Amino acid sequence: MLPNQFFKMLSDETRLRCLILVARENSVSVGDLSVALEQSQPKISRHLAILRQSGVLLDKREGQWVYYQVNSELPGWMRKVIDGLIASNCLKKEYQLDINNYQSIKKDA
Amino acid sequence: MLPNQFFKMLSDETRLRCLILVARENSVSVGDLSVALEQSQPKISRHLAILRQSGVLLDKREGQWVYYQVNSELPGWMRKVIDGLIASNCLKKEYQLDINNYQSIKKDA
DNA sequence: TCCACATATACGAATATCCATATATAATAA
DNA sequence: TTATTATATATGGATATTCGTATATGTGGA
Repeated sequence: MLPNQFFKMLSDETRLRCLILVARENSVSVGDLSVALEQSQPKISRHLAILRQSGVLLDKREGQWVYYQVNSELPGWMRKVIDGLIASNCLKKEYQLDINNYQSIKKDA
Repeated sequence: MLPNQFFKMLSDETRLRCLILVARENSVSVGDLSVALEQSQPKISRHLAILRQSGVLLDKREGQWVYYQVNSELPGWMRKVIDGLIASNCLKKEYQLDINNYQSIKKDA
């Protein structure tokens, strides 16, 4: 994938929030993403499909649930972009709410 | 600027090539970019305007020429993305032709 | 002043993106 | 089989992006 195509993946807010939450939590289901980001299921599913078709995310079905994770075989420069976002202190607050929402789902369960 | 907005800047091939050439060569005029990337002057100028309006690039007029450079006050996570692209070995070839074109312009002059 | 060069912007058309809504598919349980 | 839950996809409309072309603006020299 060309760099500009990769960046197009990250240019949509919902897609980027999905990717970051998945990258931080390792493996997340469609439904949990939908609840954590407070977005409709079809919307989340469509954006996950784009990330999956581009090879950035991988999916794994377990029963009725489908879990997404970051493809561990991404080129180094892509991983660096993703890891850089997660490591950045000044971006922590941008995505912290999603993490909090997700973890309170998991705590309740 | 939000991360997804920054990535939208980088999602267009021409814009990304402009940014990388400017980042690598420090300061480049509109005309030189137009020749090096083999794209029309209005097209280059429009994309530079988008990068300038977003604060990623700064412009400096010198006579009839306008030189663009990377804003040195970008947040760390943005600089890391740009530097990561430039440092990546597996991306070198993607942008090497633009560099070669640019340097042969400068050599002739 | 008038002209040439460098750069910027305006306009319209083609294309792409995103969304809400409705519906389809898959798995599970009764 | 039927019902329920989880996920995926199709449709159509609103909006955004990109481009080529034409034109405007800015600068310097004759």
